[in-house]
Amino acid sequence: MDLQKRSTEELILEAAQAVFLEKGLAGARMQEIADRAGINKALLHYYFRSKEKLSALIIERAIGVILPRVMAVLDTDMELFDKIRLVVDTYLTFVSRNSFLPLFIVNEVNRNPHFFFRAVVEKERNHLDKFRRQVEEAVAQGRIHPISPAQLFMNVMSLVIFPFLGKPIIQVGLGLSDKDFKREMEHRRTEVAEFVIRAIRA
Amino acid sequence: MDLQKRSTEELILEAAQAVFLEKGLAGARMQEIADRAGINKALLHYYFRSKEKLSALIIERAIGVILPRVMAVLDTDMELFDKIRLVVDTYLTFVSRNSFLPLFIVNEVNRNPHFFFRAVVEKERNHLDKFRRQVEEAVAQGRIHPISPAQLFMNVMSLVIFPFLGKPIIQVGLGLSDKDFKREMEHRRTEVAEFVIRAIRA
DNA sequence: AGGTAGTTTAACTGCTTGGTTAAATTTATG
DNA sequence: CATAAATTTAACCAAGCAGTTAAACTACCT
Repeated sequence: MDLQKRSTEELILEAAQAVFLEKGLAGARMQEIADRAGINKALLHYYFRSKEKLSALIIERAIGVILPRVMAVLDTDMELFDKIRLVVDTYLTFVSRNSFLPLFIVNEVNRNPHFFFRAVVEKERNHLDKFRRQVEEAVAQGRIHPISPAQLFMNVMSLVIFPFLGKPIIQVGLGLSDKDFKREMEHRRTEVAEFVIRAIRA
Repeated sequence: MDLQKRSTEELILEAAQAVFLEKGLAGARMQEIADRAGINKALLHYYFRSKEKLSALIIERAIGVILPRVMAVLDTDMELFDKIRLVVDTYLTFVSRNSFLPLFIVNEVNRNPHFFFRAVVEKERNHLDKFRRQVEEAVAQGRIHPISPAQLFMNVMSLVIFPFLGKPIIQVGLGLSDKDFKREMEHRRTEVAEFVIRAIRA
């Protein structure tokens, strides 16, 4: 079947993802997706009936790949500081290889929170509970500075994801070449976690 | 002239901004802009020839409002920690009142870095030099943990801006109502700066 | 060899959208 | 009041786009 070479279906999905990420949902063209997949528009519609259905698939796929990764780490029994180190590293590695994904997700989630709501509420609920309790406990024991789990969660997410969203702003603002930027991102893999830990350690 | 009520031109610009922020450049419709401005399409084109010219204006306006604010603060002679407190507070206040702006800017800057490049390079260059030297000096004197100005700048930007971009993600992930979210953002106004300061203070 | 799924070609429909136009109408302004 | 500017109306054009269709071709399967 499709053991040897990537199936047409996969080719289309890859092409669709690429185009959607680059141009956004509204900006993407079915013709371009077909072209990039090396097929024609008729076949594209033969596989995925409409643009809407195709885009829904891509969105689900995108969220479904990135979300469980973080949640899985946050849900372990690992010690808090190590958990922070691991989640930063995991996330940063993944996003480095899919640098357009955050912008796409953030966009579509803002445009239509419904998708995301379903995706999370129905599956990934209370995967944060362990993390939440862990933080509250550490605060109560005086091991870390008082901070709400929500704020800490936001801070970690922010430090990891934003630089990819704001890449052009940061590059222009700081005068970094592509190589420079990549190097700074490499630094971040270790520095962000230590930054956070220094900020909360009592 | 246009002293009493807002001129038609302003009405259009406001409507255009609203629609562009909501739908994105590609998703925005000239008809909708006209409707929201309370005029008709003909008049819309009578004032601003094309969608492209109109959107260029909106982008420039958006960037031009938010960028100088941060730069002005970073360029003062203020002591480093106070500067961090001020820039966080200034930015957070502004963005709270224009919560769709960051998403729009981040989008368009990624889609077309050229705009932003011109806007910054031609005006706001080396407004970061003072901040840069300041950080390097503080590191050299051992007053703060070793950190590059670039990383520190990214961290502050991230912590301030990201929560607005990821609002739906955070809300769903943490199960926050709109009121909850707003309250958390209120906390951030003071907490983010202290978080950063604790992270770098030697 | 014949059938079936996958694929191409090429033309076409119907709708949306940006943009235009010309004439009519209203509003300000001197 | 008269003139010019602002605004509406309504129709229109051309281009782009999602989606359809039918016929032909290809490759593989049994």
